[in-house]
Amino acid sequence: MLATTEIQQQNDACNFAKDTNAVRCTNCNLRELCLPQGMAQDDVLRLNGLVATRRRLKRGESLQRAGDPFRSLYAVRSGSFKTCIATEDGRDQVTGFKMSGDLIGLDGIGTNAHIIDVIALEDSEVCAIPFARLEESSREIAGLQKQFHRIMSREIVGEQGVMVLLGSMRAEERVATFLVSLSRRFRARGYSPTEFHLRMTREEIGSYLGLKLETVSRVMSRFDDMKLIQIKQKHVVILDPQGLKDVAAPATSGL
Amino acid sequence: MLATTEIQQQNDACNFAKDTNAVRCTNCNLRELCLPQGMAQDDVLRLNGLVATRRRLKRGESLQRAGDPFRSLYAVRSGSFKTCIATEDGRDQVTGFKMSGDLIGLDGIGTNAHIIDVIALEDSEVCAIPFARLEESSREIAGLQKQFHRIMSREIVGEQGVMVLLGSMRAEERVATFLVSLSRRFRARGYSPTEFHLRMTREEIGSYLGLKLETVSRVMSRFDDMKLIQIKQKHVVILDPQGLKDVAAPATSGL
DNA sequence: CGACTGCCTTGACGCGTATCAAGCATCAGC
DNA sequence: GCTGATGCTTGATACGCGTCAAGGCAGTCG
Repeated sequence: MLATTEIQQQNDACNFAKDTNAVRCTNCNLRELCLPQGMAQDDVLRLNGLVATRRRLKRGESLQRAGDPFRSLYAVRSGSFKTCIATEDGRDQVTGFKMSGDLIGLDGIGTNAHIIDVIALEDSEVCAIPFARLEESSREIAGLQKQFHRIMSREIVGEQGVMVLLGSMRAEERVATFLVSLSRRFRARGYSPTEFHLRMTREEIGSYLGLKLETVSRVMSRFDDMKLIQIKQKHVVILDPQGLKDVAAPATSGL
Repeated sequence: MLATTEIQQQNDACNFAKDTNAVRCTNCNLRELCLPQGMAQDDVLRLNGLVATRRRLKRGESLQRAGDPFRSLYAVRSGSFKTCIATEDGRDQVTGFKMSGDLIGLDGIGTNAHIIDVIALEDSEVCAIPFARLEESSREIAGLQKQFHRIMSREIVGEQGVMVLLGSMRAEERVATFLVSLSRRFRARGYSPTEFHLRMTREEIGSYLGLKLETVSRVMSRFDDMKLIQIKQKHVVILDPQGLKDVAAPATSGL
C-alpha cells in the first residue's frame, strides 16, 4: 500500500529537484486530486509551466514556518504533513493533516506571510507553485481560476466541519470521525480504506481533535474492544466501517 | 452608536431594492472594510457594475440556506448575521458572526450549492454580488482578483483561530477572546470598542464557542464580579480591556 | 394592565475528560 | 543484542463544564 512513497524515498539525495522536465501536471497521477482536477485537457497543458520546482523534505523538516514570506503554494506529491498554528501565548495546535494532492500555503495569501507551520510527518515531496504566476495564469485560464476558487472554498468548508467536531462532539465521536475521514482520504488516493498506517502520533491526533493523547489512546483501545477496529500502535484495521460511522454521527443511527 | 442601522431600518418596506443607482461601491462608506479594500481608485470604479442588487432582511430571516444553489456572494451593508452549519445527525452549530463589510457565501463556491445557513440577527441589508460576474471581472482587474484571494485566505486563517479556541481554550479564555474580538470588530467599524450591544443570544454565543449557554452566562457574570466588564443582559461595557486580553491569552501575561 | 414568552441568571449535582503516574513496546544507534 | 529515546497504554484521581431545575427580567400581545 505504501510502496510508492517508499520507492520515492530511495532516489532522493538532493533536497531540491530543479529538473523541471520531470515536473508536469499532464502526466502526474495525482491530477484528479490536485489543481488540475476538473480542468479541460488543453488547460492542464498550460499548467505545466506553472509548477516551478519540486522539493523533497525529510521527516520532521518544515515546509514553511509562521512568519516566512509568502511566495508559493505547495502541492503534496508524496508523503504527508501536519499544519500547526502557534499562538502568541505559547499554545501550539495541529489544525490539519495534508496528504498527496492537497494544496498547502493558502494561509499566506491574506498577509503575504505565512501564519501556519507545516511539518513533514514522513519523507515527502511537494511541487512548488509560485503564487504570482498562479494568479497570472488564472486570469487567462478560466478553468484554472474556477478550480482554484473551488479549492479555497472547500478548505473553508472543511474547516467548518472541524469546528463542529471541536465544538460539539464527544471524545468517541471525534476519534471515530477522524478515522472515517482518514479512511475516505486513503480510498480517494487508491489506498486501502480499511487498513493503513497512522503517520502522526497520538499527541498530534489529540491536538487536532482537542483531546489529550491519553484520551485518544483510551478511545482507540475501546474501539478495539468493541471490535470496530484493530489497532496496534500505528497500524489500523477498520473491521466495522458502518459501526464506526454510527459512532461518529450517533443521532443518525437512530433514524 | 447604533443609530445608523436603526435609521436604515425605518425606510424599508420592500424586500428587494432593485434601484441599482443607489448601489455603488465608490461612495459606500464600507469600502475600506469590504471588497474594494486596498484596490486602486480606477479599479473600484469598475466594481460599481458588479453589485447587482441590494436585499433587506428582517431579523430571523435567512439569507441563504444549506442546499440552496450558489449564485451570489453577499456583502453585509448593515446589520449582522450568524452562520450555522447543520450536520446530518441533527446537530446545529454557529460557525461565525458576520457584520458590515463582511463577505458571505464563500462556502458555496466549492460545490455550487450552499453548505451553510445564514440568518439575520437583526434587520439587515446586503449587497448581492453575482459570482459569475465577480470571477469574470477578477480575470480583468488584477487588483480585484488579489483582494478576493486575500479575503478567502483571511477567512481560512480566521477559522484556524477558532479551531485553536475550540481545541485548547478553557471557558473563561473562550469568552474573553470572543469579547476582545467583538470589540476589535466594532472599533474597525467606527463604533465604540468598549460599549456595545450583543445581537446574539447566550445560546448562540455558546454554540459558537463550544459551550453551553449557562456556562457563557456564568463566565460573563464572573467577569462582571472581577470588574473586567459590566454586563446587563445584552448590554456590554468593557471596563478593563487589558485585563480581558490577559484572560484571553493567559500565558502571555506572565511574560 | 396583566399574562405570556423568550431569554438570562444562579444553584446543586454528576459525568467526561484532564492530570498524574507507572510500565510497556518499538526502533535507532552502538 | 543491549541501551536509551520516543511514543503508547492503562490505572487512579481531580476538576471543569454539562445537565437539570427553579426563578427573574424585559418586551409583546390581548
